[in-house]
Amino acid sequence: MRADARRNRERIITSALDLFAKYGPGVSMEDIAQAAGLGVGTLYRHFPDRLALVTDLANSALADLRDHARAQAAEDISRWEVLVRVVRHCAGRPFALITSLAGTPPATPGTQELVREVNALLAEIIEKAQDEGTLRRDITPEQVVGLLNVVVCRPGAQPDDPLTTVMLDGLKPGGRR
Amino acid sequence: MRADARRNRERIITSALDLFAKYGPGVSMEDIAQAAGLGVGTLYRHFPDRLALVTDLANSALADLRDHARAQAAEDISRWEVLVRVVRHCAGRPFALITSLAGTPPATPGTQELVREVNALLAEIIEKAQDEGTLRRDITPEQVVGLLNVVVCRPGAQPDDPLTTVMLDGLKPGGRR
Amino acid sequence: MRADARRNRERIITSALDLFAKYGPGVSMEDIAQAAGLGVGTLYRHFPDRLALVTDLANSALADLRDHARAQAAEDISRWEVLVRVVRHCAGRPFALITSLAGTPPATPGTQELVREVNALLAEIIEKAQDEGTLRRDITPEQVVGLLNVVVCRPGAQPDDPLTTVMLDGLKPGGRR
Amino acid sequence: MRADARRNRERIITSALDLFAKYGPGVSMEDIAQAAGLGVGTLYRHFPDRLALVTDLANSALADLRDHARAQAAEDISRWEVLVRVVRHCAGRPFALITSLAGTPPATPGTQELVREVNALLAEIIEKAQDEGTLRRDITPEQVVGLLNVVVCRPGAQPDDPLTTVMLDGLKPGGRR
DNA sequence: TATGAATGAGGATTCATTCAT
DNA sequence: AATGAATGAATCCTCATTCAT
Repeated sequence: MRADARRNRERIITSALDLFAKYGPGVSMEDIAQAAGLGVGTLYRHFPDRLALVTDLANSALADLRDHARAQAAEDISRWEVLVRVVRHCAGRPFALITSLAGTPPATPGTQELVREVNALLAEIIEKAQDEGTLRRDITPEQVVGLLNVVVCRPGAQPDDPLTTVMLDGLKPGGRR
Repeated sequence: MRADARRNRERIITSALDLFAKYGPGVSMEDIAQAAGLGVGTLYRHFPDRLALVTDLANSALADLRDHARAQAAEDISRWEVLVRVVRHCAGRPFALITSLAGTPPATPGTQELVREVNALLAEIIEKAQDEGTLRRDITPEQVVGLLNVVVCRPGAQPDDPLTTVMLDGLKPGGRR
Repeated sequence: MRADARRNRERIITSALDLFAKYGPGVSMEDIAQAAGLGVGTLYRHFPDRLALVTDLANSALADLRDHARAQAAEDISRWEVLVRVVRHCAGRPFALITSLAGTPPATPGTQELVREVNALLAEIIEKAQDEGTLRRDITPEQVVGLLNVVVCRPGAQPDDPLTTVMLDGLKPGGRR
Repeated sequence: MRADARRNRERIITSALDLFAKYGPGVSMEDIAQAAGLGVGTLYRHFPDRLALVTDLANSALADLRDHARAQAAEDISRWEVLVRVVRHCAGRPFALITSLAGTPPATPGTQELVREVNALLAEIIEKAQDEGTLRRDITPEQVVGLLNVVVCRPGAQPDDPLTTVMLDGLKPGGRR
């Protein structure tokens, strides 16, 4: 029974990501349930309300990002390379839709904590990259984080996007002529 | 009463831009009317339905962009400079919300035509900038347009944003390491 | 000015009859005004509200019917002939739509009085026709009036309709075998 | 809950027939739901929109008429008697309101097909009645159908109405003076 | 006085959420 | 525990009516 429950939960999450990606934030709970091959009632057994579902999607993605960033940061490579890897990793994830959903809902404490963790991790990587001279110094780490955010959270973002590439190039020192 | 009507129309547009920017595309017609200090009926007298309002906002912004781009293109300056001016102009305009709105509604022929015009103008400027050697050649004009789109149409975009600056720097020749 | 006013009033009545006939009872006041070449305000100057307009249409038709019935009753012809003439007269008038409109609104005293007058006139004619032996005796005058009502007030009623003819034939004595 | 749902569906249909009969086609969905002791949402679960409800009412009545007409036509009785039975059957059914509703909505293909079937059945019965000499020959089957339509679909029609009787008498041969 | 802009109550419809089975 | 029917608040839109010009 536990196995069934876990399987159902996974199906819901997968369907939700899929539908949000395809049809935007307006997708109904009924549609998500149906796409998962379940009744609405079952969906609500797993997620008490719509916000809980959206929050869960966001938290998963954020946790994944945090873990990936930590893993890369532990590697013995330049901080610039760490940053590039993290950015390219994110660009392949469903951040876009999470952001599009995230507009409305007041983030839960759990999400806020995750955001804080991720931001701190990134800021540290960025600062060290500036120290090692591989990242331009005329913008603050917070600004860089905000910038990456936009690039990574746009719909259709891909690891080798022109925008990803151009933006990374623009972040190298010696820009702004 | 002609004067009043025009004033009301302006108020509606202003309120709509404001609310869409603040609360996203889900804002209700009732709220827009109220923010304009009017009844819903008045809103509907000026715009037959929600799509008409959104379309009007989009068309205004697009027409403004087209006119500005044309004006700059007529100047005797480098194409790169033209591009920078256009980008900086857009970054101060309400494109963000228009894009966020544009997701849903099937664009009208008028809007599609405007989009086509703007894209053609930009593509031409970009191509010439590549010819004059001020813009990197390893991405196509269409890709550059798409990229500018993201940068300019993000919420809170400003003419002197770090992202705007970084992106422009990244577009200069000699990027990609 | 008085001439203008009367002309406007006529135009409104004509347009209203026309539109109601064409599009049914759902026609809007705005549309009626426009069809009359006037603003809504002017329409409302002539008829304080929708009910007043509809009532006026009904009253005109009823008064016309009453006058016609009286005129025919004064002729030196059989009562059956009188009845036939009245029925054929009505079948060419806009009773259908008036009835379709009259469904809802609580008739005004004026209308009720007209209805009473018309019914009394008809009942008298019918009774006398029964006395002279030209109209079957197995249904009451009131029933005959109700019956004529349906026949005359159906959409598209014409003086020489099959239904009008069949029904008149059925009213002759010796029916019901 | 299947049983409950069916019961609710029935209640909706009953209430709708009742209210349409009493107050005409303008009755609101909210009122219908309330009369059925349900929320609007439930009404909409059973009938996706107003047209679907009206269509369903119309189709039921038409199908019932078709089946009854077929059954009578299979009997070994005069075609005149068949016609009389069909007419008397209809006069007790909720055709009135269906007609009053049928004005507005563009009939669905299903409804059109039913109408065609019913008309064909009736036309055949009428033609044969004319052949057997029990129904006057000076009006076409289509005209007779139209005429029956009016008589049967008027509000308050009853199997033994004066109008029904008079009309049937008028249809016998030897009418028209 | 004629006009048409403004108003807002009312009706159709959707969808997050609850609850009986 | 799963289901999907029921609920009703919220949203879009219409139109009778009022009122400023």
